[in-house]
Amino acid sequence: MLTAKSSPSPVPGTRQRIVDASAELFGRNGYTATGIKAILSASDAPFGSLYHFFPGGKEELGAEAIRVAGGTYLALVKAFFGGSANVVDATRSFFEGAAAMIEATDYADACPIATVALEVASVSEPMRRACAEAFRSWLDELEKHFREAGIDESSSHGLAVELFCAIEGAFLLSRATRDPSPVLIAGRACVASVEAALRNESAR
Amino acid sequence: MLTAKSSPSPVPGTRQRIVDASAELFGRNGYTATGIKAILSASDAPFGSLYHFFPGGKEELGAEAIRVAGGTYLALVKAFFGGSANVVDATRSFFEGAAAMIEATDYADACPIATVALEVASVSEPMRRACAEAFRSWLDELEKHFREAGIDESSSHGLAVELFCAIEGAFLLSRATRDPSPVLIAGRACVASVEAALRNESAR
DNA sequence: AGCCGACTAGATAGATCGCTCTAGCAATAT
DNA sequence: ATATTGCTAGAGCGATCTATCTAGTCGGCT
Repeated sequence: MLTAKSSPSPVPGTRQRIVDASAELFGRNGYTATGIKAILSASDAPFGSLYHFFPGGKEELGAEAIRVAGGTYLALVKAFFGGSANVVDATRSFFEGAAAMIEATDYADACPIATVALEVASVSEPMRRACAEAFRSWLDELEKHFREAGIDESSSHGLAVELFCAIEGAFLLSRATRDPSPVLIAGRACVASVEAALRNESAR
Repeated sequence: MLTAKSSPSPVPGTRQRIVDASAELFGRNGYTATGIKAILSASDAPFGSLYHFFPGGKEELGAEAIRVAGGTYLALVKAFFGGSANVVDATRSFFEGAAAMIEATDYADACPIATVALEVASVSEPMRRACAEAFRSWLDELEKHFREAGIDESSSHGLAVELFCAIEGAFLLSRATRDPSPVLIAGRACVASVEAALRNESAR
């Protein structure tokens, strides 16, 4: 079941190329709007390979793409919140980085999962679960860092959810208005919430 | 160009039936996943009528559906924030109502525009603009009520954006996880922010 | 009555959709 | 050497997509 490592190929291997292209296209254009053929031509793979690796077809591929994209974003969260010892600074730079990125990609790449998540929420149970699992992994990571900063468990969970909602909503608003400022405004609100939670803790 | 009022028909008129069905289906299943035929059969209208009223085809219909859905939600915001004299209570009951609704519709109907907005943001400029305009109308309405509560303009704008992001992000998370609690958590955070803004104002 | 614009009605075109199918290649196992 | 396995390769199927087209109905106006 391991990915073929028999030949140390410079190309990432067909299966991974397919998944990577899927994650990118699904994230940018949505699940329904992205056709199988577009994925195959983007990943330079033949039809047969797709259904060899993903007998479940587009839906199975979609679920896997969500898992990969979720892992990529989780690594991003870890990089921001694990690198900085200060959760307030981490929160601030996370939102500022997000604002810079969404502007740099011309409002195309924000959350790689959000569009798909909304599309499939009431339609595909396996894909919905994959989205829920990805979101949960982000929330767990955030919550962990808040707890490590001395914030109690309940508040840490609330902060993680609040931060998630703020950035996802801000991505939506920014993409629709082609304006990065919602991300910055949401970021400032989150920074204030994190600071307030830390104050509550130390004043205890 | 007026909508035909010549006959006081009990049925809402073909054009409106098409738009209403579109708004509902687009909101629930997304833009790409909703076919023209599904809209026509849901609104009990023939092919010809659609292209008579919307020569621009699906895209023009989509933009109109966004406008209608945007207006419906604007009325909802007005009902909550105009009815209550207290912005804190309004904020709280708004989120609680949202949580109850998303659960009651089995996580199918949350924001009627969000899915479409993400789908078309980088694809259809007229639809993107319609989404931006709808969002802006909600934000303006929220901001107005915060200003009327005595909060300064800059903070009112920030609060409106914060509230928007919180509920949109919470809708996304709730639909993906099939759990209403994110909406409630986000609501509590917003209530706290509104209270803090009011305190700042009175302490000035 | 006769006309005309608004609207209904649906067959059909042409493209694209996800997917299946058979055939063949390359490397390993026997 | 031969069989087996893992993967490549793409033609093509039936279904479905959006949109166009022609024809016909209906109500109000002159």
